[in-house]
Amino acid sequence: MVSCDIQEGLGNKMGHQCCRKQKVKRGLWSPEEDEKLIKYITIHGHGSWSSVPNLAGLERCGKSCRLRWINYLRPDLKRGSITAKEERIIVDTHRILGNKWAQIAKHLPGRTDNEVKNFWNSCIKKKLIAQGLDPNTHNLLSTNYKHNNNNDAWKLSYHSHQQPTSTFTVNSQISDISSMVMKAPPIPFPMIPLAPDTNPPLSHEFSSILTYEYQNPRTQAFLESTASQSSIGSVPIFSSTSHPSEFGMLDESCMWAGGYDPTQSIIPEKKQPEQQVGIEKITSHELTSAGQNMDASFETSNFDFDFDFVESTLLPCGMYYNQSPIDQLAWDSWALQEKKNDCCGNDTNISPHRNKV
DNA sequence: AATAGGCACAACCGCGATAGT
DNA sequence: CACTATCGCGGTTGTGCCTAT
Repeated sequence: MVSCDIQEGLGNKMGHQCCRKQKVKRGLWSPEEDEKLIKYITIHGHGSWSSVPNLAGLERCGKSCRLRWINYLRPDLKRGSITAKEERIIVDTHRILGNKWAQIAKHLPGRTDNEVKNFWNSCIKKKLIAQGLDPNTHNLLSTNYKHNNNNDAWKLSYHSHQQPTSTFTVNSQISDISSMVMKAPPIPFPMIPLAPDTNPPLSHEFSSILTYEYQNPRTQAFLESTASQSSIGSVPIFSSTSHPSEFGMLDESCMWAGGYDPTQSIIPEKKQPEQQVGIEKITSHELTSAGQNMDASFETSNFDFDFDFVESTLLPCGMYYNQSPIDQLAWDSWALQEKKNDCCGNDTNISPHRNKV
């Protein structure tokens, strides 16, 4: 093991700039070194990391000290295995953020980006692949009907590059999503703006979303703070309670799409879908048929949901992706509600409506 | 018991961003 | 404005442990 040897030549050749000026030790840290670093930083703080090694009496470069402190010695680090809940958060946030490990780690108090990254590469990645999901896109990998031996169910799947899975997850653990930027849908869809005067009535689900939206003071504050900004491309979400619809900022286009007039505070009365003009009724059966790959975890948890909604010919892409991926959020939320109703045996007459393309 | 392979995790490297001069 | 130092992040590598053969 070379780790405890002083790597003079290596340090000069490959080390960081700060390391070139001095002899540096590389490799694993000894308990003595840890103790020196802890003692120094506890008393003095790190200040400039480049000066820490000298002041702390370590033959390390500042960068190495910084990493050791951040990833291992910091007192607020949580040790031990990643919990199932944390794993869930990692998957959820990764789906939205991609390999932004530092940002993902911010949602896991006491965990470092390195830890999250390692866990992803060693564990979650394999799990997703085993489930037939592309760990990069979270989309399905294969093109064929694929038999799932575990639950004896057939799944309809697509190449991830052929069809986007409209996937979004809201996790109640995530309390600071306002900084998240949702990946744009991989395939551009036609924009079908709805004129306000021809809007369909708002469905119960949409009214639910919006009601919760405005009941949430933090979201309201966020709305106000971003009122002048375009929300396209960014997905500010809020989710602090277990209610599935208590999330999301629906931008104006989405509100119009949902039949809600954002300029009015009144939520329109719901109507039967059949009464609506130009709106395609989609029953829960059709939806279920279309979304064969609904994540099983949904059924085992209450609202910490993960709803993979597969686009298919039954659900042609229309305003779903209209203008903003945020629309997708609303639809996923609706689907969740629908699924929940199905699970609970609730009989609801409310169906979502979608513009035909 | 020896060895190879897999795995988890710590540590390193390179690069871009930012701050200071 | 240009240059340099430093920081922070993501990708990659290396090490040691565990397990199967």
